[in-house]
Amino acid sequence: MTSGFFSKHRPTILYGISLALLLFLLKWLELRFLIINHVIEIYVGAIAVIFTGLGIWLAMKLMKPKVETVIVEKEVHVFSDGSFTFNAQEAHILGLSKRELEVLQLIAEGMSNQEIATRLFVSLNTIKTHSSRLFEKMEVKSRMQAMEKGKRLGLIP
Amino acid sequence: MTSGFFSKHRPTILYGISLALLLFLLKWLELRFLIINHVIEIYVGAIAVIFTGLGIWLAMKLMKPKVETVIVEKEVHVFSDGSFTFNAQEAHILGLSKRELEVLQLIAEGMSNQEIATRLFVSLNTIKTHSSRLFEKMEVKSRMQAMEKGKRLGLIP
DNA sequence: GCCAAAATCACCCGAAAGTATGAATAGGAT
DNA sequence: ATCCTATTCATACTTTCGGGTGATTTTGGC
Repeated sequence: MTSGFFSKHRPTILYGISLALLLFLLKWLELRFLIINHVIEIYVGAIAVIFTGLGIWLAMKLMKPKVETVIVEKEVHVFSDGSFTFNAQEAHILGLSKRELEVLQLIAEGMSNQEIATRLFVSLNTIKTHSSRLFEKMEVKSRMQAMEKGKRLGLIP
Repeated sequence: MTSGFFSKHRPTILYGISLALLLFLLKWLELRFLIINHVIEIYVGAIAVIFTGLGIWLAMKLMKPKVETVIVEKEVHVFSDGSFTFNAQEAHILGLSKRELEVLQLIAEGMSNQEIATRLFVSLNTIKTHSSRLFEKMEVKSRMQAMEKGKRLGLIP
């Protein structure tokens, strides 16, 4: 069927193809002339584009990054549970010493003064002194309240 | 003296001036030819410089300023975890009575036996009995450990 | 009504916790 | 060098806690 159609209209098809090729050639030549006639403009345009890019690259490479400082006040809800992060600021405000914090931690683990003393290789009296000063600074009256407040303030897990 | 010198050497001077002018003209023509001969290069160079500048300007104008966000954490201490769900099953397993749970809660708030007794309108001895039975059932030896275990088991917030 | 569990209270005792005071030593800041 | 703080320890005393025993009353289920 296809070959029959082709053999019947062979001259027409050939003519059509020739015409199309000619038109294509003409268009191509036109484009060539266009390019040749405007080669300077195209060259300059390319240069412009390239050097604009270079300028941008240079600016990005050499320019100090503009830093805009935004201060955001973020409210942090501190829960007694969950992931624990030590609140050094609060500890500093209360004026707790390293040793006092250590004692507070062991108190919060439910250890007795005697156990804490043994753990830290000091005498019972020392732990009593530490805990007393701890309660003073934390403004509490017992180890239970110290534990409560300590957890609330993020001093202990 | 100057006028005598000038009148004496007038031809020489004129010749010198003429020569100088001619040389100057030649140099100027040379420069002109140089410019004319390299007008394309100069044009392209100018374009390059201009568009490099444009690129830099563009980059400066359009570049997003690097935003440095400083987050100041404002701490909000939350007393009780809002998502506390009482573990009734655990309480039943341990066989804790209503009153014992009440005492446990107040113990966990850091109250002394005397304070708890006053709060619940009962005598100190009663609270002692309750807490003793509580410690037995919870298999702990002190109110501190009861608080610890109670929080772990979801008996108290 | 009866029984068991829960809740209440009392007394005593030893251990632990907490208070008060004093003091020695070490390390850091002025 | 001097002062201050942290750390250590001691002694003495008071209060609180925890355990043991016993008793009475209330409550809820059978």
